[in-house]
Amino acid sequence: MDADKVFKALGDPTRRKLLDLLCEQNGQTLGQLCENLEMARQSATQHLDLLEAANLVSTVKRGREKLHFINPVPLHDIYERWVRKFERQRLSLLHDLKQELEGEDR
Amino acid sequence: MDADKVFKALGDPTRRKLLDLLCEQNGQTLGQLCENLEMARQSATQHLDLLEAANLVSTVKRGREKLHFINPVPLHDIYERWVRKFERQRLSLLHDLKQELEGEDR
DNA sequence: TTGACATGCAGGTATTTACCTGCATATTAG
DNA sequence: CTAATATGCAGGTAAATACCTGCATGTCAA
Repeated sequence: MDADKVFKALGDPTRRKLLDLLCEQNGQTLGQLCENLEMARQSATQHLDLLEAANLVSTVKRGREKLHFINPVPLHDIYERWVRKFERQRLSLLHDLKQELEGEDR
Repeated sequence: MDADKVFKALGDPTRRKLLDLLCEQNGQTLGQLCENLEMARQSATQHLDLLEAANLVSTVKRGREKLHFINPVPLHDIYERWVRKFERQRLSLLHDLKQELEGEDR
């Protein structure tokens, strides 16, 4: 998993919208997805290319159409590496800050 | 929670390293954090400002020092909004793609 | 008080990014 | 075959980003 590609892919509202659109209906064509975006088709293609590079979307060609499918695996990897780690220490991390704000003896 | 700020903050290796450094030892000063980065202090400050804007890091001034603390809450919010949603549909999403790859009747 | 130390602030630049337009290619329908 | 349709490819531009240098400010210790 390339965390950099995944986070950068997710760091754009258009690409997050594309994921939401695919979540509503998986396997949509480029044309279908474009109907819901207010930009040129070519721009949407570039966004989808980034999502595909991050392995968040997989595509299949069917004739002259290109179908897009969500791949949830990278999101799960992000969870394992970047959420659970901090989640586990959540209480103690907040505790550190609270102590500092209260100005404990030092 | 501002998903855009959080994902953009996470979309840079230096900032993810900063989070890891703070996870190892919470409450570090700017100077301490800089010792582990190969860039000018001013550049590190800019990265920390973005982490703070995304609410991933909180700071407290102590004399002439500035202490940095991780805030795990935005990461948890990301999980709720962007991981669990797709996780729930994980199996069915992969099913869709498998069907397409196998070229079921259509 | 004064010098050392920790950080803040103000620009400047090279790279990346998010758009666009214009044209090419490939597939299907009639 | 031919026209319509779906997508691919090749640039071009304005804005955002990630660095930097230089200097200012604030705090502590001797």
